[in-house]
Amino acid sequence: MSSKNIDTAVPLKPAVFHILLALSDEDHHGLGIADEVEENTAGAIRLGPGTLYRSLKEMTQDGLVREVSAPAGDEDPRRKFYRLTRSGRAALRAEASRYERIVDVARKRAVLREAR
Amino acid sequence: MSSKNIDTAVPLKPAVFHILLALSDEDHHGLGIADEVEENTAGAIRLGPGTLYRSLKEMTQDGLVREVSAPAGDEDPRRKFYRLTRSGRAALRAEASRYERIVDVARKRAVLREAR
DNA sequence: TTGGATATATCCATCTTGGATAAGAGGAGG
DNA sequence: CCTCCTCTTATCCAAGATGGATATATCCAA
Repeated sequence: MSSKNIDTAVPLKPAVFHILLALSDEDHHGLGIADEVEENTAGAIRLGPGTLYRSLKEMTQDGLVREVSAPAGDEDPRRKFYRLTRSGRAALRAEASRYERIVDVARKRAVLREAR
Repeated sequence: MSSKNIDTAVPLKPAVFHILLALSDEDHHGLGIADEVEENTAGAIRLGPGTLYRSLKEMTQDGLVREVSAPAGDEDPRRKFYRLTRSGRAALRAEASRYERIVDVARKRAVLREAR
């Protein structure tokens, strides 16, 4: 799939979901996204270069993210910065809701303790 | 990976995680697990027979689940019932915690509303 | 006893990922 | 001004994971 049209169907590919989440509060460039993903997941998820750049290309084609100019203060012209589109944020919210539902099930079954 | 030894590393394969969650409160047989997964995820995740039976075989080899006798009242001898092992429950808890962390990040960034 | 639903199981094509590799620009130090 | 090392994007290929078709057999209802 991917690289087709507006394919905002849940479930998202794990890599796509984590990239969207990494971009949810500010723009990042490729490797910056990979670092952010690693932080967000406490090191559990690490995107290889293949997955990273392939995903970014497909996500751009699918309209989930778009390339933007570098933020003020960043001088390195090699970096390509990305930002969520409205569609990308919607897809992120949908997938995050799916995760939320799963966590709720886990709590109801005492796999996890109840929410704080 | 898989079918090796005690390979309880996070992240789990999505299929393995959902099967563990489906078995977290009672024993189920193969197709019963698939139905339970579909319920738990509001229809978002549907395991094909290939993924289902391959996963169950590997998970048994890895010691995450074990086959148990049918519950009282179930007469169909074709069904093979499975139950979480201690190791399987630990793996489930670890992976569920990873999901929980991701949901927390999504909430902090207003992708999802705060917990009720 | 006949037919459709249920159940386990395997095989193969496709999808997805990770790692090796490449190529070029940036930056520090001599 | 060079040289070396890092950072960055990018592609390719092998390995990993999934889904669906297919096979085989049993259960159950008509």
